[in-house]
Amino acid sequence: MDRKILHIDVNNAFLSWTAIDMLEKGSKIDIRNIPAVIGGDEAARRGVVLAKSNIAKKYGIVTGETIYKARKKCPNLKVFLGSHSRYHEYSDKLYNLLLEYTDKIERFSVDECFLDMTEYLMGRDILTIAKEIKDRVEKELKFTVNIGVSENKVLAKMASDFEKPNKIHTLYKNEIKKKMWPLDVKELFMLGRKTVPKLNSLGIYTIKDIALKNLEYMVKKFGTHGKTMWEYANGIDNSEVIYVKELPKSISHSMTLMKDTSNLQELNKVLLELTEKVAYRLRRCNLYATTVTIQIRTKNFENYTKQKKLSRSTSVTKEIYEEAKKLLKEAYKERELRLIGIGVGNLIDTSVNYQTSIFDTTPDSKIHNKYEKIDKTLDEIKNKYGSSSITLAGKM
DNA sequence: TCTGGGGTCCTAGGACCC
DNA sequence: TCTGGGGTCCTAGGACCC
Repeated sequence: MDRKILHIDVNNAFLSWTAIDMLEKGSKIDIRNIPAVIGGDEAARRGVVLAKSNIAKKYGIVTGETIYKARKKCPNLKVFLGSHSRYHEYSDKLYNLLLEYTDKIERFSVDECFLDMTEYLMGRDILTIAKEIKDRVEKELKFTVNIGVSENKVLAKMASDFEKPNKIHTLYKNEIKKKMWPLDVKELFMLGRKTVPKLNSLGIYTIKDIALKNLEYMVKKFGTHGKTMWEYANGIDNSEVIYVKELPKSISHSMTLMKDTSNLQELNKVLLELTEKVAYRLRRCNLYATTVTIQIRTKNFENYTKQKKLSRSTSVTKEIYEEAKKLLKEAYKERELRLIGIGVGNLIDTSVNYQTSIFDTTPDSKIHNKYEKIDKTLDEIKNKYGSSSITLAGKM
């Protein structure tokens, strides 16, 4: 039986949410109606465009480019800083509204959801429901969404990307040839800037060109990615809407430094701050990490990662930090660094399948238990007074 | 390039084991 | 061993998404 899938996509999410936040605080202007972007902090060397108004878009400004470049395209561009905590609040408002229609919602990102409406139509037409959702979001939440309607996720997602803003589009299987095949290959989900030139060099320019190649050819040229793009181009996607919250598979934090530095002490201090955040989140999820990865970016924009499997999984800040510190020392080679980051992976759910033996009294485990207690105390303070209230930074 | 930050998944080579 | 091949683990890097 065919499924009924909706893809909801907030139009210019960061910019729209900043706009209504400003209006609520008494701003006279709606930044959706002027050439404006949400950008990172240029003074902190994070000056890229994160979202743009439709007017800014008309100047040719694209997400991800530098604000410097964007200003050249549009000299009277207004740039605003965003607030990620506010974005999550608006995201939650949308999610709660959508929950009135189905329990089967996958939060694909902060501003995108998939809804499986198959068993929730109650005799109503899917387009009627989509229209009601679209209008209610606009009226009650003051921002707009695009909604894609189809029988699977990839087609619903492609559909929501058609004409914007505040629009509903269907892309049923019998509409693929007319609505999707004429599009440039770069429009296909999962086709990025590296693959497009390769396709072009093979004489493949439109989604139709991909769809009409034979599958074996695509697999031979692009491996599993070739299979995926061939299936997507033909509208094939049997993946489910994942509505049960899954535990993260990795947790990471990274930071562009205020200025490039090769001072290991300074780098370690930042590394500890980042590690504290990572480990805190690990413990909040009841997870233990098995691998630690550090990331560095040199002043010349060369990126490296270095990782190590731990001899024993842990969520103890100190233990993760000690490993990260070693990796950083090995990796940086006295170069001036622009960015450092730390991540943990191969996470183990301690609430399900992990038991710390009470008979484990090796010297190692005594120290481990001591640090575990320290973390627990600090976490309680963070939970009570906020995560920036207390930090180990500089004390290790 | 005056070039963010947080994720997922895949590939490939070398080590190691049978 | 101057030998073959397959499987798994570890590590590094890359593509893609928002």
